[in-house]
Amino acid sequence: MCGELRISDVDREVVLNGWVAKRRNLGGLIFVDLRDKTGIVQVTFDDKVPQELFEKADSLRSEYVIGVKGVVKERSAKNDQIATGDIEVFATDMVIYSESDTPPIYVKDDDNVDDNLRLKYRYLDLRKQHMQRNLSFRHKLVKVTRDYFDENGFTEVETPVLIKSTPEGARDYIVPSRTYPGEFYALPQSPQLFKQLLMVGGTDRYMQIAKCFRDEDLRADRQPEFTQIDLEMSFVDQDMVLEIQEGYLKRVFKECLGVDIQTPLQRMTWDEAMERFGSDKPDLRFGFELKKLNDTVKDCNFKVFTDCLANGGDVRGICVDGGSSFFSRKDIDKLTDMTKHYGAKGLVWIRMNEGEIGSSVNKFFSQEELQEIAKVFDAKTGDLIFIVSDRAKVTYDSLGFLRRECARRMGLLNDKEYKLLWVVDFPMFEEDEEDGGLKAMHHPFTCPKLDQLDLLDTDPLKVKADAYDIVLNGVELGGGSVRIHDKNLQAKMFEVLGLTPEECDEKFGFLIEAFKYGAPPHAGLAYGLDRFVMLLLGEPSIREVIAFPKNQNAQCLVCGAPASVEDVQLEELGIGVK
RNA sequence: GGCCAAGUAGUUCAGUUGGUUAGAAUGCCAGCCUGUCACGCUGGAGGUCGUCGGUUCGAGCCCGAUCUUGGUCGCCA
Repeated sequence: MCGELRISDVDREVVLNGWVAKRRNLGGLIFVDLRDKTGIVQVTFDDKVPQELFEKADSLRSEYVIGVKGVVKERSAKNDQIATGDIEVFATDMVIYSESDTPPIYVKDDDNVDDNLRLKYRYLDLRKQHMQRNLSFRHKLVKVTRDYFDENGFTEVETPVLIKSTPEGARDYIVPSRTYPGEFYALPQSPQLFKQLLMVGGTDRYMQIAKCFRDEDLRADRQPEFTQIDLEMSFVDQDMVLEIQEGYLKRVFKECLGVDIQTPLQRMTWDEAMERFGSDKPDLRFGFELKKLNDTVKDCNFKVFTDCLANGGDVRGICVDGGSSFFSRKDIDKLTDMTKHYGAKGLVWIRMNEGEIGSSVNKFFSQEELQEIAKVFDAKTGDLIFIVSDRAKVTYDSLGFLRRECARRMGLLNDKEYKLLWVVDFPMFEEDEEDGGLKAMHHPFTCPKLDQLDLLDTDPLKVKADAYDIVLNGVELGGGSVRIHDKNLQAKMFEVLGLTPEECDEKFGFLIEAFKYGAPPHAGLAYGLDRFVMLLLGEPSIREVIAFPKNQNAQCLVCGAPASVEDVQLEELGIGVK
């Protein structure tokens, strides 16, 4: 209401409720900037108001809650900095609903206050226009989501929050049972098993805005408690799923941002994404693609490369266009250090100078050999080439990081540019770094490519799955898969993963049991809602789009959770605390 | 758990080679002020320099430990 008054409202009598953003007392004239969630409007008290009202206006301080009755007038001195700058409200009456202590943080969008204070006084933080905008944008995205899927025959179903712990993947939050001392519920990491049961139960198109919980360390884009847009469909194949989702994404970008995106979206296999971008969530807003140099350097005199190749490793590199003039020697040293986090033992660089090519390995490479390498990248003068030799995963990880980092430093990341793609054909399995066994890359209910089933026994790491991720500007927005609906194939999958029939029964028995009674072919996916909103708004952290987020140590600074409980509560639950 | 960074007034920060009474801006309080909109002017209050220990004649500054916070790696089927 405050922020919506315009010149067309002149002479209207209005009642406004809100918070005092600012009071300016000029002596015989008092201006109050009144704020509600729509914005700010100037309220004026002049010498025509009763003495008592004028004094009351003088007593106002920041964040007092007031109600004002008044008349909208055109301003004599306009302010083109704010939306309501053409008008002001001449007060005729005012009530102070609530006073305020001096606030510990300013309610101003351009402040730069410590994160913990913001989280502790979140209710003040939320009064900011920018936070109100974020919350209503989030609401809008959720509404578009519900509308779209409703129009396409989806039913929103709530799945339980107190479920059984299945210690796979992320750590569960567990909740003690009072009625069964010593036994526990778990909070869902996702509604995965229940949505599959819904398919067996005949709800052929399901959606849910679902709260999910994972007890893992936090990141700027990761909270222990987060929201998924969760979807599952029966009688569909992968193409049908992607097509429906493309319709959804098109609608979201149009209605929430006014941006037209072209569908169908680009689809890239996981193999191609890794080989070209060193990442299963490539950012396509810039180039610097990876190239494999194994053949180019196989006969070189640089032992680091040849030894690596002899041990089954790879030599890969990227070419940063214009990087040689942009990055100093010191920058390169810094990048080298950062790359070591990803397992790279070193970083070879080649500067495409005019005349002689400079490099960190000039001792080992002739100018002709360096030219050969440059040719692989089509490098031109002024470019900078980075090369890593190691096992494949390390070359992908470190170069994937480098290309992003260089692009970021060079200012190539425009957050108004939206590059969406599907990454498809993920590997079914990956090696478990802890015990060397196999684990499911997506999850064990994902359907392997049906023409590769014979590889399950002979070379399972080669098996690809009907799994897909939607990627936006280098961030995984969501992912899903075609599920296994055949109980024999599901049993085979568990066997390959090294689960005994007893373990399967213990963990997923209810799903396997359900598959005995007629399971439709089904597939689905889930989007990370918080991350989606964050990206569309160009926010740097997921915390900017969650009303009451946790801090990095998973604490809620508003209410003080987690906290100890009373002994009597523990006793009732049969729990002792060390 | 590892690595990096930060912790000084309500808030955001500065603080030189270790040296008198720790500064600025903003906010807050009081007074003046009729067209401001980051109002202006004058004055004032406000600090256990995260905590503990050490070195020193002397520590906001150096050393050690510790706590808190942010980022990140591990982790996130």
